[in-house]
Amino acid sequence: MEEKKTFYLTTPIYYPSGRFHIGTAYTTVLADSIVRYKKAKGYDTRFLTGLDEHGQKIQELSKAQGKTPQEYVDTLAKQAKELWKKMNIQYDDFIRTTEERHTKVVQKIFDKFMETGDIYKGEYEGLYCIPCETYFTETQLVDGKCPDCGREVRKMKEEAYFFNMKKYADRLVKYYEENPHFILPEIRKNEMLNNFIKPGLEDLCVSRTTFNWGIPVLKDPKHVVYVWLDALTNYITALGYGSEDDTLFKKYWPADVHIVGKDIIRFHTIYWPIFLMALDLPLPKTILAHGFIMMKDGKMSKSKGNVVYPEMLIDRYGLDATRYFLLKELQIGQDGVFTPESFVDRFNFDLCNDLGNLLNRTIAMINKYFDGNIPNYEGHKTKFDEEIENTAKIQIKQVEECMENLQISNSLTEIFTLVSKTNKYIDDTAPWTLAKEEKREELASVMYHLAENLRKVAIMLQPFMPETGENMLKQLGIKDEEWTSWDSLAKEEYTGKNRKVIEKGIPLFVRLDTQKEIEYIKEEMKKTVK
RNA sequence: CGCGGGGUGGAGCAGUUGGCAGCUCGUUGGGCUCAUAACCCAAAGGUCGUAAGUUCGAGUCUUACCCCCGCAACCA
Repeated sequence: MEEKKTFYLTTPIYYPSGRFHIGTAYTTVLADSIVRYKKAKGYDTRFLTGLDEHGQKIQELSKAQGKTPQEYVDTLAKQAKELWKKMNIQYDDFIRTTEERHTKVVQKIFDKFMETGDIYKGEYEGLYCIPCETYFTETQLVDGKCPDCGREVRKMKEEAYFFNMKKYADRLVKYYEENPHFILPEIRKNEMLNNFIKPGLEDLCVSRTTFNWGIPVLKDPKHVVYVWLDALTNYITALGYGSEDDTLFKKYWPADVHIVGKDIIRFHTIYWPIFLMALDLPLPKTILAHGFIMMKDGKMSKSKGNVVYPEMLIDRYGLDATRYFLLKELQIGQDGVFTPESFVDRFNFDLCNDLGNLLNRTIAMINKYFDGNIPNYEGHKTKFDEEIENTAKIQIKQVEECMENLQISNSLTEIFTLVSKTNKYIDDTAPWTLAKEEKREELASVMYHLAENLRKVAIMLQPFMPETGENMLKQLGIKDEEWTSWDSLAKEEYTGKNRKVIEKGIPLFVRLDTQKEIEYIKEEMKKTVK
């Protein structure tokens, strides 16, 4: 038996400092879609997400709510899982950094680094704001004062452990050079090189004593492990690395793709590979860095009252419409802008007018002209038939190419190009005229091609919009797996029995009243003001 | 001279290796009637931030300048 190719993908483990907004949802949907695509292509996939539950901020937040940190993160973890369920995210594992399977291994790793000398004891010196209990760098200060509370900061020193980053800098640069796809998009690579590596890496302080909500250092328990050393290792502890059972680790590591936001690129492209080198483990193949969802007036923030939560969009417009918007509107690597207008426009133009209406008119015609039976393929091609068949082939290839390069938004564009061309095909062939002139054979061919293209569109949409793809196939009366798999896209002739479309098409998406919905979304956004 | 991104028809954006400037929305006109007042076609509209240079030819390369936006190391 041929062994399946494996594909291991992770999202960042999110920091549960509050309710997840649309940005977090975007990252996760992106991951989910890529994994679904790979699965459809026959890969043995593994998809990890989770929560980063340690750190000073969590400790403070829980205190403010009168909870223990553990109670606090338990609640947030439950919320996260509920959201991912609601969003139909098919993750295989959900790791929490407070779990024993993680903490024990982190301690082991820290120990090991102490033994090898990668971690050494030193003194951390920095500017400290006593009321805020936080260190700041000079560049972070506002007028030389604490950026949070505006009070004086003091130069402080404390005992701390450091990781020797310098030692690995050359190897890291070499890895960048030898693996051009390690950091995507590529511009991020230069950013890292110019800003951090070329000027010389500084050793990283990897322990804290100013708070205790973290993983204690075994040999020196008054220190807790720095959150990033803690958090990054989740990608391997979740696979059982360093535990009694590391079969998953052996099977799936190194990761094929770590998806990260642009804010945490540095940690994933510098510190993480260096930790792995120090552990003598292979490095991940690709770090995919995406941009942020911006609002018209800048970043989302509660004080501006411009935060969008995924539940609001899903509850009113459905999951697939929400997934579609996120995946389509953001070009990976660049920031995208959310406006109520753009959301409603995408919904109406793309989903209702182009896609939904195409399915609807096709089903109506097949019912009207062929009692709902999709005609068999006769092979007499008109010029238009040849053209549309060719178009379908090209678009499938384009979609696959985009997916290989992790260009999700472009994949959707290519799928919708096929939708448009199919709408045009109807106008070109004018089936209603063929019916009037009793050209049954040509008419049959047109109906066949319409159904066939919709089948292909449905299959290609499934990774991104699972419900919609399924719904389309159902309305088209296509059930056999033989014709619903990704492989079946390459098949030339769709024939068979029992290909009867639904009697009356059910609209995939119902057109929205633009003004009304824009108002609705704006109102919902205002409610988030704090 | 800290690093990087961006400045393309009314709006939002594409433009890999330099070769007739594209897409979506909007506007105007037309077509069609199978369909969710949806679909299809056509037209109008751009000195591609500014200035200079390389070239037979530059949005695409070089230089200078102007404007906007991120990042700047332990903050997730």
